[in-house]
Order: sequence, then structure tokens, then C-alpha cells
Amino acid sequence: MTTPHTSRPLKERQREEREQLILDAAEALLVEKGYHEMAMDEIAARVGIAKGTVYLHFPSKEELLLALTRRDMSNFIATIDQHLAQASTPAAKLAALVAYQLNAVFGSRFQALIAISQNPELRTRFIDQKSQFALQRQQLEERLTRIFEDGKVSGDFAADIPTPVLVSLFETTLAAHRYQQLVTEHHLTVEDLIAQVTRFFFKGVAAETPHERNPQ
Amino acid sequence: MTTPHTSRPLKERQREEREQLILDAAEALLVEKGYHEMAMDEIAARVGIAKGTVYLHFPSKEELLLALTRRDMSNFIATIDQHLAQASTPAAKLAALVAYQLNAVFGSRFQALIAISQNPELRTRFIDQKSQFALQRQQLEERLTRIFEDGKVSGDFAADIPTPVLVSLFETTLAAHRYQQLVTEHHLTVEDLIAQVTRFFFKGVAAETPHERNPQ
Amino acid sequence: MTTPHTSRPLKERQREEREQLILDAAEALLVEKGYHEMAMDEIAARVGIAKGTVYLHFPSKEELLLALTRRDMSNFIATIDQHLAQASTPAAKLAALVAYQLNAVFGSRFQALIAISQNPELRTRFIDQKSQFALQRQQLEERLTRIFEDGKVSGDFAADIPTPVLVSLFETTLAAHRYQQLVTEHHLTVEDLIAQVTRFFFKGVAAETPHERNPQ
Amino acid sequence: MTTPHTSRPLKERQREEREQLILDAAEALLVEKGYHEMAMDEIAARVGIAKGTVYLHFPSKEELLLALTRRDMSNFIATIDQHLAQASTPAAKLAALVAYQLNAVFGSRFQALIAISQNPELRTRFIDQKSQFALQRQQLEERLTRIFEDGKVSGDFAADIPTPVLVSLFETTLAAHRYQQLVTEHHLTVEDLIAQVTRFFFKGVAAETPHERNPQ
DNA sequence: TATGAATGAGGCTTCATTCAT
DNA sequence: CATGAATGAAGCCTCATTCAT
Repeated sequence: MTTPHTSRPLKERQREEREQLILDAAEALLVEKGYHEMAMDEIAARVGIAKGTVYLHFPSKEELLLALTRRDMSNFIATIDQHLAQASTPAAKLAALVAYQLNAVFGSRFQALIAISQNPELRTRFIDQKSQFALQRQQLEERLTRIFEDGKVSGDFAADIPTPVLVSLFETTLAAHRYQQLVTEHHLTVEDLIAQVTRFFFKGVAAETPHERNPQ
Repeated sequence: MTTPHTSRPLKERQREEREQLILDAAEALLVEKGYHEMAMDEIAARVGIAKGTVYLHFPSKEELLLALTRRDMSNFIATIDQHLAQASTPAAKLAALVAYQLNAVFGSRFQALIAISQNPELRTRFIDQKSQFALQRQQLEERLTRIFEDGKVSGDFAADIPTPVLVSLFETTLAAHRYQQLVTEHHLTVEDLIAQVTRFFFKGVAAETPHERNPQ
Repeated sequence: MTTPHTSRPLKERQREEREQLILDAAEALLVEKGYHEMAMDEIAARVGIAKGTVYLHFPSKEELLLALTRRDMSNFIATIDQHLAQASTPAAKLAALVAYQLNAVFGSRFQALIAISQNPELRTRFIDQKSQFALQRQQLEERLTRIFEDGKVSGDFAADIPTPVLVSLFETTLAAHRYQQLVTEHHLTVEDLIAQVTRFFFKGVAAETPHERNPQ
Repeated sequence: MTTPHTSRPLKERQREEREQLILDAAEALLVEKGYHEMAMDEIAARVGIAKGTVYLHFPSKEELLLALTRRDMSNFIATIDQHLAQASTPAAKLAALVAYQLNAVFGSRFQALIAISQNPELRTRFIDQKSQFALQRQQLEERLTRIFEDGKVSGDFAADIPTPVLVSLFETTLAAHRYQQLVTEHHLTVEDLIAQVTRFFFKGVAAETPHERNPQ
């Protein structure tokens, strides 16, 4: 995706392309069936190569998943940065992120990240043991932290909610695997859903005006 | 937990107790490592019995997980009903649920349900194929649906958010595995966290008039 | 069956009766499903006792089968002796045996012996290793040997067929598990079948008259 | 055995050869120990390959046995057809079969078929459930049926014995696992034994001349 | 480099046997 | 004696990983 296509030798470009195809297949399988059912055999079959070839690119199933995570995280952060650069106020930035992420929920890329983050099996394997993932996760949080702290200063967000809590609420609200179901079963459009969730989130984190009362 | 300890023969009580211990061990392993790593061998080892003994209680690994799900769902719904009976207004009921569930997040019971619901491998196996799970899930949603619809009538909740969306937002907000981390890493107390999340949620779903009422 | 009912204490008589019931159940299972599928659990269940009780009578599954074999062999030999005592000429003796055995084919007792003799699994286990079975087998063969040698002297049977071959032909002809099928599928009566097989066998082993043709 | 060695690629030939080796090992084990004791582990060990490799050729133990049965049945029928084509009269055909089969008794191939046919466990599994086996069995019976009916017309065989009975008598007479023992223990040559059994069978099924005596 | 056949550790499940009650 | 819960060895099968071609 961000691969330069010109300056490198053909062989290496082909290699890179195939690597992406392998990751794509792995991602699809991961979302469909989970980590254990994501068999090396089937990954290779979907790409149309031999199983051994997968091992020429990734030394183990675990490393393959790590690479997948790195790629998706990396793409994810890069896309976020683009959105952030285009919006001005913290609230506008957040709104852009919300829209982007909810759209992403319906693509497999983001679901793979969710699957990895939420599956205890994978969490143990990755978050706890491998620093790369933690690093990227941290990059993501830094961006959100900055937005929320800016927004507190500008009066957009409730200053009495600790920023880590805001970040968590943001991630939580957006990481919902159930939204998909809402669209399918309750006949909402994706646009409506985005609008509703966005409004919900902004009302929830808004700085309280004198007229609002504390619900507790 | 709800087992009567007096009227039944000793043997049966012991059997029931052991069954609970097996489910407890399975639950812990499921949360720690996921379904595949939850080996029958290790379940037995944790309970301190032989592998074959597990099979005297549950005919297969899959049935063991189904039983675990049934138990946890059942306990979960029962506890929720208790909370609902004690609160009066819809907002108060929700507040009770929020507090209960967030507390539950820190116990394994609820995490197991989340693990089962979110793991694609298990979702396929259970939600799609076994009606028991779908039935209990539906019972849960009915309760939430009723609260939200009552709350719309009483003016507590935004009438223009479709009820299924409210239900999803509720579940989403509360099913956050990351809250645990917040307490651990950012030194929040559980009580503070509950207060913050509650306020966030209620602001987010509140009817947007100046005259909002106190949910409690 | 041959148990004396008067001179022994009640307890021992009951014990002996139960032992027979266990052997009966084992026999039925052996014929129905073979040795491995003959589970100790099911034997006990069919008798209506606990599994452990079976082990009070027989120290192992193998010993149970050995006891079964002993009993059936013993009954078999005893019944044969009765028939032999009642018939006069060798041919009449053999005819009595043929009729008896073919009738027995349709009872489970004889089938169990066939099952044991013919199953390689059991043959290895019993004939080769345990002398009891070989001993009883030998008793059976002695009787047949005597009849055939008498019959050769009297001119009933072909003197140029070695007696062990005659014995084998006899056993072979009668041990046919396929006769059952003939009755079921081709609507022969048991009586007809016995008549046909008897005639076949006697013609086959008869001393040759000058008028018979050479088949080759 | 009937594999062409020239026209196919090397890989496929090796694969086929290995498959035959696996079937050979399975066959030997089946005859030696029966179906349950025929462990996949040991089959692999005897061929000198790993357990998993067996599963590259046969998807389950049951399928392996089915393939074994198919192969042996198929070879058996093919060889029989060769013999039949070379002999002219029904009696000569039968004599050829008798000689062939009795020779086969001393090879494992035929014993495996007997083991499968006679084991109740396997009978249930194969004859009742899988049509392939029934089909091949039927092919075998058709050939015998034709010979016997031809032989009745030509006056070689007793017309008053129903053909299915003749077929059964034939199979019964030849399927004797005890013949082996005769050669071993009573020092008969295989040729003598074949001559004796052949004569026995033909006398038994011959059309009756006026001079024969009725043994009953 | 690419292949895919081969490997074998590891997981689920069964069942003969034991033993505390 | 009788019970049947408990045990654990052993068997079938899968799949990540290796390696000869």
C-alpha cells in the first residue's frame, strides 16, 4: 500500500506483493475463524502458493500474525494521521476519527485489530510479550491523548474526566463488533449509525454547561 | 452459588460442587488463554482430578463450554433481575446495571461471557448453532429494551436514538476489557471509574432538553 | 445349567447364578459386537449390577472371556456326549452332531465359540496362550477322531482321507456363519438347510463306490 | 501388483507404492491382531513412516480398512476371473477356484478378507453400511451362481440343492482358517490338502447316482 | 526459490481397572 | 459384599514446521 513501486528490483517488488497477499489471506481467515482455525494450509491455498512458501516470508505462524498486526496498526495510524492533519479543532478531529473508524469497522482490516486486541489468547501472546505491538498501541494513544488534552483546553471536552478514561471510552465506543449486527438486523444505514454513535460520544464527553446537571 | 445446601443427599451435593469447580477452572482458562489453549488436561489438573473425571460431568469439551455459558448467562441474568427489581426509574435501573456490570468486569465470570461472545471461533460454534445461547442473549436484550423504552417515555433518554442502538451502546460501553488496564496502569479506583463511565453514558444517551431530570 | 442346586449354601448358589448371568450377557455382547465393543460397563448394565461387581467374579476382561469359553466349550462337549451315547453307528452319531450343531448355529452359544475361534484377535489371545482352551478343543477333537476312525473301519467313511482332514472338514462345514443368512435371505427353513448340509457332508466323506465319477 | 510401471510420473508411482505398503502393513496387522489392535501407530512403524503420513493417504482408520477391503476384493475377483477364463467345464472351473483359494488361504490376502467378513464388529461396519463391499461380494456370488447353474444343467452338480446353498457350501468349505493348522501340525502337504478338499467338495455336490447310499 | 510430502508433538476421548464408601 | 466414581494409559487425528527435490 505504501510500497514504492519504482526504485526497487522487480524480484523484491514481487516478493513484497506476495507478502501482502499472504497477510490479506491471514487477515480474512483470522476474522472469519479465529487464530487457531486460521491454518497455514488454508492461507497458502487462498493465496495460491505452497505452504512452504509462506515460511519463506514468515518464520512461524506467530510471526505471521505479528507482521499482520504491525501492518494493520501501521496503516491504521497513518490513515488517522491524515485525518488529523485535515481537521482543525479537537472536536472536528475526533469526529473525523469516529467517522473513519466506524467505516473501518465494516472492512476487515480494523476487525482484525479488534480480534487481536480482544482475544485473550492473542492478547497474552502479543501485548504482553512483544514490544512492537505495545509500541504501536502507544503511538495510537498518544495521538488521542493529545486531541483530548487540546479539547479540554479549548472547552470541548469535560476537563474532570481523566484523559486516559476519555481515551478508553473512545476506543471502547468504537471497537464494537456489534454495530455490524445492528446494520444487518435492524436495517439501519451505516451513515445513520455513524451519526448516532458520534452524537452519543460527543454528548458523553462534552464539557458540562451550567445548564446540565450531573446525572449522579 | 444458588445451590441449596441442606435438602439434597451428600453425594449429589459433592457432585454439584465438583461440577462448579470444573466450570470455574474452565472459565479461568478460557479467559486466560482462549478456547483452544483451554486443554481438558489442564482443566482437570487445576481442579486436582484426572482427565477422565471431567468427562463424567461433561461429555465433551464443547458441551463443557456450553454448560459454562449457560451457567454464567443464567447467573448474569438473575443478578440483573435483582438489581432491576430494587431500582425504580429507568435511569436508576440503568445506573444499577452499569455499576453491577463494571464491578463484574473485574470478576472472571463476565469476562468469560465477553470472551465467548467476541471470539469468532466460538461465536460460530455457539451463537449460530446452539439455540440455548441465543435464547439467553435475547432475554438479556429484552430487559434492556424495556428499560430504554420506558426511559424514552419518561423523558430520560433520547427518543430519537433507536432503541437497538441504545442497547448496543450500552453493551459496548460496558463490555470494555480495557477498563481493567485503566485501573492497573493509571491508578484509578474502581469506584471512580464507575462514576466516570456512568456519567459518560448518561450524558450520551440523555434526552437533549434543558429540563433533564436526575436519573437517580 | 449343570449346577447342583441342593447341597451348597444359598450364598454360593446365588453367586453362581449371577456368574452365569454375567457370562450370558458377555456372550450376547461378544456375538453382537465383538470383543472390543463388549464393554464391561454394558455387561454389568445388562445384568443389572455394578461394574465393580463383575470384577468380584472375574479378575479381568480377559479372564471373563476365558471363563465364557470354558463354560461354552464344556456345555458343548457335554451335549455332544449325550448325543453320541444315544446313537449307534458312526454315521448316525455324526448325523446327530450335524443336526445338533446346525441347530446351535442359530443359538448364541455356539456362535460365541465360533466368534472366539475365528477372530484373530481372540485366537492369539486364547488358543496360543492359554492351555485350558487348547485342552477342551482337544477333547472335542478326540471325540470326532474316534467317530471317524470307527466309521472308516465300518466302511462309512473314506479310508483314504486322513482323519485330521475329516475332522477339519466337519468343523469347517458346520461352523458356517453364512447359514444364518441363507435362512434369512433365501427363505429356506432350518430343517431343509440341515438336510441339505447333512447330505452334502456325508456324500463328501463317504467311502467311494465304483460308480462315482471323478470331478476332474 | 497390477500397477503399470512405465507410463506414470515417478512421484505418483512412489505414492502408489507407498500406499500399497501401508495396505500391506494394515493387512498383516489385521490378520495378526484384529481391527482394534491394528493401531495406526504400528502400521506407520512397520512401513517405516510417521503416523501423520498414513493420514496423507487415508483420511481415517476406517477408510484405510475400506481401501484394504476394496483392494483385496478387487484382486481376488480379478484373479478368479482369470482362472475361470482358462477352464472349460463348470466342474473344471470350480476345481480351479478351489485350488486357487486354498493356495490363497496360505497368503495373508485372503485371510484378511475372511477376517473382515467374519468379525462381527467389522461386518456391522462394512457389509451393512458401505455399499462398495456389498457390491464386490455380490460380484463374487454372481460368478459362483453362474458356475453352479451351468453345472446343474450339465449334470455335474446336484440339481436338487438350491444354488444359494451350493454357493454357501463352497464358500464355507474354502474359508477354513483351520487348514493352515492341518499343514502345520499334521504334516500334510498343501497339494495333498487341496486334493482332499477338492474331492470332498465335489463328491458332496455331485449329482447323485443310483448306487449311492443315503447316510440318514 | 518454490514446493508439498513427511514429521511428530499435542489434543480429545474411551474404557478397563481400582478403591473408598 | 456391592457400588460406581475416579483414574490414566492408549488410541485416533490435526496441523505447525521442516527439508529433500
